[in-house]
Amino acid sequence: MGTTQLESVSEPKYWHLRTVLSQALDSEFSVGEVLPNERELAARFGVARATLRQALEQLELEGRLQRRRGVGTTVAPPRVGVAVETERPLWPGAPGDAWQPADCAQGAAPAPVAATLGVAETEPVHILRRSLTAHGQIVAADLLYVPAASVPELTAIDAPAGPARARSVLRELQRLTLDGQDRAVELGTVRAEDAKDLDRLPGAPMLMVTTRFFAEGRTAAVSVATYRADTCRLTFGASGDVRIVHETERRVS
Amino acid sequence: MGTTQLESVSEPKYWHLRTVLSQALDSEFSVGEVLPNERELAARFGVARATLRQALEQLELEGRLQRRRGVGTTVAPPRVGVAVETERPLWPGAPGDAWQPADCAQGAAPAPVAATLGVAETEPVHILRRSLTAHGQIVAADLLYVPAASVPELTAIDAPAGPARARSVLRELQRLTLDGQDRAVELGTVRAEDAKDLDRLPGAPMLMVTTRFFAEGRTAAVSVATYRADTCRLTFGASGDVRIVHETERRVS
DNA sequence: TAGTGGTCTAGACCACACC
DNA sequence: GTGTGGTCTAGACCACTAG
Repeated sequence: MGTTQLESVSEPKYWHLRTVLSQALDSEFSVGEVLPNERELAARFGVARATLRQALEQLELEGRLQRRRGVGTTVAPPRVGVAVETERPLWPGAPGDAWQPADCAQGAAPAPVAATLGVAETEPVHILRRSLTAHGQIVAADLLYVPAASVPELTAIDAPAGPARARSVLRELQRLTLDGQDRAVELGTVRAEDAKDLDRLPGAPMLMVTTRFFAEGRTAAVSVATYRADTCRLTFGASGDVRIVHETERRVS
Repeated sequence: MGTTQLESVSEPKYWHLRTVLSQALDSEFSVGEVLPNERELAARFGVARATLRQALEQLELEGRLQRRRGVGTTVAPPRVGVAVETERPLWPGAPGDAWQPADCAQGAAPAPVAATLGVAETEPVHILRRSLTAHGQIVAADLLYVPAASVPELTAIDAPAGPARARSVLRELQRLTLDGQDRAVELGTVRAEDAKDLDRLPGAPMLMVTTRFFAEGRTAAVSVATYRADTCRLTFGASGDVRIVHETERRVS
């Protein structure tokens, strides 16, 4: 990575800088390598630190860089492919499900979830927290909302609130016949309570996956999962090893 | 929206500001309404403009706001649900496909795409550009890579490069039996050439969907589609009207 | 304690939309 | 032109990690 000065062009400096850095990453750095610190990089390119940071933010958004306060900026490994949907619909907690149940409490679901479930906004539902780990890092957090009607044989006595209850709820869910499911994926930001677990700062971009599970002619459960957008690639279907296309593709004759 | 001063708390100012603004949007603004300009808002909350902008950026990322240079900041409508996957796999261009072919040229595919297609990096493939419109706005752009082997009956004479060729390639594709497909979704940024069409600035966040189409025992085509992350919610399966959960969910007893 | 990235400020000027 | 959001600067201080 040279001591290149930026020539003046019509595109924003931070964008040009992003391109230059991106190419440097391709050709001169390997995964895990640490970059010079921000003050030094800014000086090298002759821009203000804020401008340099804008370029780094871009590259982080694209999953090319990883920055940690107090540590430094490193070249990120390729994104992890996370199987969100396999061929057949499955209940959460079915055999082979990699999500780890953390705990379970009862409470009111957020309005949109309550509406989907067809329960009153005030009616308590089971709220199950789970997390997904890949390569020793938590990469996703999930809230699973299950109305009492979906697990009729579960009584409060069965298990105290906490991990044990979580497992009971999941076990009871398997007794229902899953008629189908659908999903929606959108961009979101990390929930304040998850920021710590996911090792992210407030506002970090997340891929939010909302899944509805259908049984007995109604929506039997709703899951809202948030995946670290910087490190995850969500896969749907047979796949697993789709290669990513994250550079700007060259144009064509 | 009051003239509230921010009290000092341990969370970053911009984050607290985001929360305050978010609540104001819920209670005091309706879709399409324009907010006071940034300089005024900053003054009102007693912060620097840059700090206010950080909060607005968050809300834009969450799809709550829409900002346009020279115009102002408005309250965004709920995200548009875009069906990415229906029940059965379909070729691009199949009846009912809402994508508009724009043109088609021949060129080399980016390395990862070439690898997936099983062609040499230098071997030209058909590269088809398409766009997707919703509510009069282009919300997604797509590049479809089709190796010559997948459309053997298409000759250069059939159609000149351009929209006509695009339609020919799609027509030829339908002749193959589609054995299956898989997808990957990840966060990306807008390609420089698409920025204009999509009415976005460089670096705007996009949901990138890579689809592989399988036929005759190999990967017969690869599509790389980028959807505006601010305005789109991607749906998979039966759905269509899943309600979004974009506020920070309240925690539970 | 030293060094990193994260937050914040108070300015300036630019690009663009609309009148 | 006027007003908007977008870019950029040159500083300061804070929060965190690691030696």
